[in-house]
Amino acid sequence: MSVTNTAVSPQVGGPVPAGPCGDDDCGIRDVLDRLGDRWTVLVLVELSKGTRRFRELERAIPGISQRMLTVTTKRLCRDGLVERTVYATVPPQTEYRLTPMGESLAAMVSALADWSRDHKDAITGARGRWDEQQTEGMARAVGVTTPYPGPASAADRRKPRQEPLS
Amino acid sequence: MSVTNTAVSPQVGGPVPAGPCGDDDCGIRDVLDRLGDRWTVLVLVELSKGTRRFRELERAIPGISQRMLTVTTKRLCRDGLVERTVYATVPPQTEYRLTPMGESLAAMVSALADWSRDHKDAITGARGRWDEQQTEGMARAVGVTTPYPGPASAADRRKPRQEPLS
DNA sequence: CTGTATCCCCTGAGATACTG
DNA sequence: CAGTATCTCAGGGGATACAG
Repeated sequence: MSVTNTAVSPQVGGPVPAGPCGDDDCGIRDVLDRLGDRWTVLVLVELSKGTRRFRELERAIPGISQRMLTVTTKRLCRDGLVERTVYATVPPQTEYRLTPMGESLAAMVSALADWSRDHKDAITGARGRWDEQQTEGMARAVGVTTPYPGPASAADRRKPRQEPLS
Repeated sequence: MSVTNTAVSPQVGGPVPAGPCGDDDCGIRDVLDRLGDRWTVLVLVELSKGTRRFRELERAIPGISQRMLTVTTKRLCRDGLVERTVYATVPPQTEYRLTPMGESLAAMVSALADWSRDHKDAITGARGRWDEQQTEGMARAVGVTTPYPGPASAADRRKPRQEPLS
């Protein structure tokens, strides 16, 4: 997300001028910043099924890389959402599992998942219609009170470009 | 959040082998990708209070830039979560408001907001303890590396730059 | 097995200037 | 007022090689 705080270096417990939103933000960001990345949710979901070892998680979450799995689990641990237990066995073994707090978050995520499923089609449809309109607009060179100019780059950026670049 | 589909599973055998999680992902990502950025949630929340015009939103959401407000609202419109109405009045006027679907999402977000507030302290505490342990470890094992989600950037990033750039 | 360190590209997003 | 276009920079995250 960036937030560009390049030259900040504040004292952690610093001010942080209240929340931009008097009563609606207040921490949502903290949660979303965590859920926002590509893997956290998946790890959370996997762990909600039970304790897992490093490799198990890796296998359960296809596209993830070792690095990202490490980073992700570490963040989760730091926030007290996941607990890590290391066994000094010959082949090292580590177990990850949700803390009670982690479980409650996982529950919230499930709610979102349900919502997603329920509205997936609606969203896809909406996107289709929107993109269509944009395309039209461009083709017709903006006739009347066209609500929108050309999506020169606006629409462009939205193109899911999934091309297997090779 | 990026999701960089570029390298996700391009040259891999299949076209993103179905959902990584047989039944837990399936669209959550679509939602999270939207909620993940810095402004979407705030816009959603503001609109959940009622219809708003461009400037109103801008003022209601402190740090946001025109560009980001435009980008964010446009995304929401595309996904059918927000509806845009343009009035061809002398000083142009545009109104944004949640669609029914948008409202239901806003509700989910509220749930997350509540969760956040309820666990904010717990998370902060957990981080504190975790960071403490890390520091200890470093002190005892010289040059261990200073690697991770240390507050260096993770906690740091929370600084919302509210500077009233005059 | 469980991580860690390095290189590197891509995307998000702020600043700024311009248009209708 | 309501946007759009462009430049730029920092961070996320993938790939890969190395380590305990």
